[in-house]
Parts: sequence; C-alpha cells; structure tokens
Amino acid sequence: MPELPEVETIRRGLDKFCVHQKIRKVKILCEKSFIGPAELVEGKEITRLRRFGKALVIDLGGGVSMMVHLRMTGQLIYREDGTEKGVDAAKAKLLTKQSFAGGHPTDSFFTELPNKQTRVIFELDSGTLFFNDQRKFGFCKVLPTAEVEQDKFIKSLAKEPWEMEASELYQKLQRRKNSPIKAVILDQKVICGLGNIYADEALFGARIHPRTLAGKLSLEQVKKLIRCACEVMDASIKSGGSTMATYVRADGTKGDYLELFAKVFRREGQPCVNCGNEIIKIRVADRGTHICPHCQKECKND
DNA sequence: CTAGGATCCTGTCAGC
DNA sequence: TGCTGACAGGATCCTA
Repeated sequence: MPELPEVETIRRGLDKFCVHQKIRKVKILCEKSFIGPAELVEGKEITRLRRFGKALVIDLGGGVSMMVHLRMTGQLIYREDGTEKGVDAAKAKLLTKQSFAGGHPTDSFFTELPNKQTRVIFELDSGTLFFNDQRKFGFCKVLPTAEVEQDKFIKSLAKEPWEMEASELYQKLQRRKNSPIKAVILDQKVICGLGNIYADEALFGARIHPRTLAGKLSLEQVKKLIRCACEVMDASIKSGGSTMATYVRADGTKGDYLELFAKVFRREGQPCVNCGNEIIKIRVADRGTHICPHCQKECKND
C-alpha cells in the first residue's frame, strides 16, 4: 500500500523525529528483512532522509546509508521512550508529541510494540523505530551513501509525475502500446510513484478506462493523466498520506484516511461522485481495479 | 524488446 | 468450529 505519498509522509515524520539521533542498536527479528551488516549502522547518526519514488533512504554519518522499501505491508513506527506500550488510538494522528507512524495501516500504529509483525528494531537516543512488515516483502538494506544513486533499483526509476513531460510519457506508452494503461503506469520504470490506489484514482480523474491499451491514448489524454496523478498525490501528501490518520468516525468506529479522499478505490457499490452510477470492481493486469463504468468507458481497442 | 503469468510471505475473509 | 480458496495498496523473475 505504501505508495509515493505515504513514503513522503514517512520521510517527513522521520525528519521531524529522528534526524540527529544516533542508532544505538539494531535488533533483527527476521533475517530476510535486513540486508547487510547491522554493525555498520550501529553508533551512526541519522543525518538526512531522502526519498526516491517509493524507496526511503536514511543517510547516516560515516558514509553509510540505509535504503528502506516497504513494498506491500511495510510500516515504520517511531515511539518515544515510554510509549512502547502504545498510544491513544483516538489521538494517533500522523504526528503526535510522542509517536509517528506510516505505511500499511493497521492497529500497530498505536498498539504495543514490538509485535508479531515487527521485523527490525532500531534503538535510537530517545526512542525506538520499528520496522514492521506482515508479508516480509519489504526490506532495509545497508549500502554506502556514495552508491545510493547507482543502486540498481533506484537507478531504474523513471521521473515522478511532477517532472514528467506528456511527450516523454506518450513516447513510452507507444513502446508498451499493447498493454493496458493501468499495467503500464504501475511500472516504476515508466512513471514513478503510482501504486494501485493512485493509479485507479488518476485514471478515474482523467476519465480513462484502465484496460485501454497504452498506445491508444492521445497526447491530450496523457497530459490529463499526468495532471490527475499530480493532483491525487498532492492531495494525499497534504493530508499526511492516505493511510496515515486512522481517524474516528462520527459513530465511534475507526476508519483509515483513504475513505475520506478516494473517489473509486475500495468504493465498489457506492455511487460515483460525478454521475451517481455505481462504482464497480474489476481485474486489470491481475490487480483489483476500481472504476465508474459510466465515466470511464471501455474502449474497444480495435 | 514486449506481454503475461508465477512468485516471495502472512493474514483475513467469504463460503461451505 | 474448521477447512479451503481467493485475495491483499509491490516488484522481480521467468517464459514465450
């Protein structure tokens, strides 16, 4: 779930809470989740937080860096000393005075840590940073700061929507002309930062059916798609990442922030905000996909 | 090169 | 209640 806006939200949170703190100790609970020698990061100060697409880079002193990718279910949760037992769920917003949480939204954001899904624990000067990851697809990886930008994954990333020219994306779509547009914009080498949520939201905003073959889009449609991608991600970053604020609904139940701003994602069965027709869920590129069948007409692709 | 499918792993939920 | 299969917000690897 963590897509670009969620990772950016985490970057800002860590920047506020953890920069200038030293990593006193690293405890690895799952070998697969931590790549590289933990001794290299112990005793080093967190100096800078950078983001490359959905990857977070934590620069440490001494020329050492750590790349974190949350993949599907990763979380980074910071708790100041004394709050390991948890924080008030009703107040568990993006940033409190004692804690910060971001990534895949679950109760771990405010319940006692470590828990069953905790994979790595970083003990800092005045608090603890927990790397949680239910499905173990994510990782923390130690690498020299000087080599961050040469890293195979980071190097392969395309531009983010804000820097992407319509003409460049249009050209890339021609090369992938026989794939559904949704599959293509999920590819980080084509355009960087979109995941399943923002792909659906951006396509809805641009009134493009996700199964439309990439090569069928006009330059105008590509422009609109980029603009909509920027808009949905800007809105999400502004509100602290879609997953962030577990908030309390009027009836007292909990909800995640997604339901406050998503127009199609996980809204199947509900009315379209534009036309009132029912949002439906389909499968495209083997991913759950949400559309308004009225606003996003399926192109025959013939 | 592209396109499509399987795969890493754990948990939850619907249906029987 | 227990079992089974589908599915989950990412990315890579394999095949054709």
